[in-house]
Amino acid sequence: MSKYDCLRIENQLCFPLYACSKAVTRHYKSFLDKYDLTYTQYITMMVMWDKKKTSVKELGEKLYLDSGTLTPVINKLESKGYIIKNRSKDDARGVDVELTDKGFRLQDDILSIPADMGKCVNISDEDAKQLYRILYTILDNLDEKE
Amino acid sequence: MSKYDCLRIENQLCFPLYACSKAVTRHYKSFLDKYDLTYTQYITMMVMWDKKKTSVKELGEKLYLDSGTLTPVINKLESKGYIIKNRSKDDARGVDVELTDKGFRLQDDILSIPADMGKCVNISDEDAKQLYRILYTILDNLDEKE
DNA sequence: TTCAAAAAGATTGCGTACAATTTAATTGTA
DNA sequence: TACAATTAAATTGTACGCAATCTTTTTGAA
Repeated sequence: MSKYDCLRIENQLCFPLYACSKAVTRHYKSFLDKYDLTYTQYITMMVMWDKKKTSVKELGEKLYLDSGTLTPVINKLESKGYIIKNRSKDDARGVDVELTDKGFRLQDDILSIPADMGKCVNISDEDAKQLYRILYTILDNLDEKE
Repeated sequence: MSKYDCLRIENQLCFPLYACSKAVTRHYKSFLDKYDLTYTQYITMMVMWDKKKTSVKELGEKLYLDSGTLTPVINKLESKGYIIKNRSKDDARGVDVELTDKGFRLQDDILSIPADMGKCVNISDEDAKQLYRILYTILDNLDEKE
């Protein structure tokens, strides 16, 4: 029992959060590699599948990513033919991003990945629900301090 | 209700995990900046404060990081005078890493950070306990598949 | 004993993250 | 209407994360 106990790694909540997030992302890689997708590209496509057409700004808000990260990801996805970028007609500062047919069809290839990952993570439905709730609580709490 | 619902970002557990981990790390930055420490350097120091003397290998196991990530982090911490690297006497393949007096004293400067972060994260003790348990469950489940 | 296999770190290369800066376009206000 | 302030992306620079490869050393079996 020491005044330094609060600095022990096993007494941190941040560390398992950080380590677990990396472990999950790394595991996704094993599923995504054969489609030549990175995790960041994958979650970007998730928003595209939902919105069909959106903007870099909105992608950033949904994914909590800034243009410094998103610009190269979007360029990569465009070069693969999954999306198309265009300067916005309404506001020439903005950039529209639109899902292509090829991008739409990618969903069918990838459909089983969430369930496959679920089997690896292997926690109870109740734990999954709690985890989901607590994570979004923390995200909200940290966000409102900006 | 579509067969593609499983690919919606709000139905993922991985996404809030990823976003929350980044938000926490980003928030740490605001506390760590004035000590010129990155988050990765900070958790590396946590292991050093605990072990006093260890190896690159053990640091990697505790932190779930490989030498590709650790080598530059350790070199940076050595250049700041917090630790010292030395080829191991027992096994010349390995490298010993040792805490310096300056490294030890760093703890006192930083002692309040975990509590300060706790206030920002702001979840109940019960949620914190559950979160800790679930995260380590997932880490264990993913690890045993390697 | 010898030599192939394994192990520990370092290096290289790619893809994020993110702060800070820059560029171009739009808004709000005097 | 001017023009300062704001906004959206892109660019730049630093630091991870991690796979793949390389070097050096050790281990283990024939």
